[in-house]
Amino acid sequence: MRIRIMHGELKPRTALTLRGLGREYGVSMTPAREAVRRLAAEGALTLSNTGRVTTADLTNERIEELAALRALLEPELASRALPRAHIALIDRLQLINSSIAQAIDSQDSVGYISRNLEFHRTLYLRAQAPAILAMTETVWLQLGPTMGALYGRLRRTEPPRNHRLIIAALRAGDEPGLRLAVRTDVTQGLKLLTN
Amino acid sequence: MRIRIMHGELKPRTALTLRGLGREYGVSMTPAREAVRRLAAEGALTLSNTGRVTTADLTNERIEELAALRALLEPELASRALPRAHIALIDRLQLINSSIAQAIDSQDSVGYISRNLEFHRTLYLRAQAPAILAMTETVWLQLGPTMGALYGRLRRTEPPRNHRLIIAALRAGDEPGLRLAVRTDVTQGLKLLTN
DNA sequence: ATCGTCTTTTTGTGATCACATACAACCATG
DNA sequence: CATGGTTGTATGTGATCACAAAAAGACGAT
Repeated sequence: MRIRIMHGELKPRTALTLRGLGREYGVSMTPAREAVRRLAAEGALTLSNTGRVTTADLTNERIEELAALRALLEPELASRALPRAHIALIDRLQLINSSIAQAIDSQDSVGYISRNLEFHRTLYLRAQAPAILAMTETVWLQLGPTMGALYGRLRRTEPPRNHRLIIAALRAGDEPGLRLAVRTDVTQGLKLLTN
Repeated sequence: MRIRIMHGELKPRTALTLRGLGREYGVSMTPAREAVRRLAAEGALTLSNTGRVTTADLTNERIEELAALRALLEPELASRALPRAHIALIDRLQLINSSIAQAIDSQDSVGYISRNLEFHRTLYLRAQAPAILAMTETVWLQLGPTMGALYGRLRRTEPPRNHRLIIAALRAGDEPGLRLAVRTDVTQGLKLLTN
């Protein structure tokens, strides 16, 4: 469920029911409730005042906040990962990057989102900072439905240009350049969301 | 429960049971479980692999990460609050500040922690950034037990010096100075925790 | 056709239960 | 006295149920 939300499979304001989720995953209401409450605590789901549960739909202000959070957290993670980024990691990043291009070609929005996040996570795992990474992932989680809705609408043609800048900075060991590349990659992608 | 953890009333590695919590709050196991799972999702509680639940005890590495998060998030919040910080707010901050001094005099560690956080939250509420504030509060939550354990041990004599710097920067409208004051206030307090 | 009211169905909540497992105390053996 | 195995208690898990409230649908009046 977490992954489905994070990857944008569910549109914003999608209604979910405990019994429905229970049936879907072959469990009873109790585990479904636990999962829902946990996801709601992370901001992925919204509990209406009557207990009804839906995926979050974000105001423009909140999108900007979450973009600011990504712009704060992710350069820090990248910077911490830089000293530990060896050739093998960079190769893997390039591999992921080409698979992103494939997802763009086949107009697969959830494939695009999931592989894009995989690109970032692969890099950030090297930062050895699980708490910061966890916080970053909850931001991704909150943005999931909104990103899915957007990338489903607009036709993206260009492969991620900033990802190449990130890889180049990693290769060069250029810490300020890396921070900047990550920051622009994050903010540029999210600037499209505020409409 | 959230507040009790955040304010450091519970020591790290305190064991909690669902039935015990249920009795304490006059409910059955089901709501107790929901609360526990939600707090665990926020990192305030740790679920052992057997389902046992305890308050988190943090490694030094994790404390440093959380300190880094505070150092990233809180200057941003302060900076956003600065344009909206009027005289009434500054007066309230000074009032809270003096009550912190009282808590120090009476060796009241949870009073010290709670009023210290109140000082920060009062300022950050003006930032009009609920998502960033929420993220910051989960960091506080994770640090709660550890801070409580530390401030219970050491005898603090000096009232918060950096808080006065924060207030001064607010008065002067000095944005870089404010960022620096907040950052040092946060990191300095947490530097003591890594022992 | 539209609006308001009433009935029916759906849904979340909290409680309780049976079960499996983990923990702790205890006892026997070395 | 220490140690390992055994029994008993405590604990989490998932399921089911009764209940209240809310949403949805049906129906009649204007």
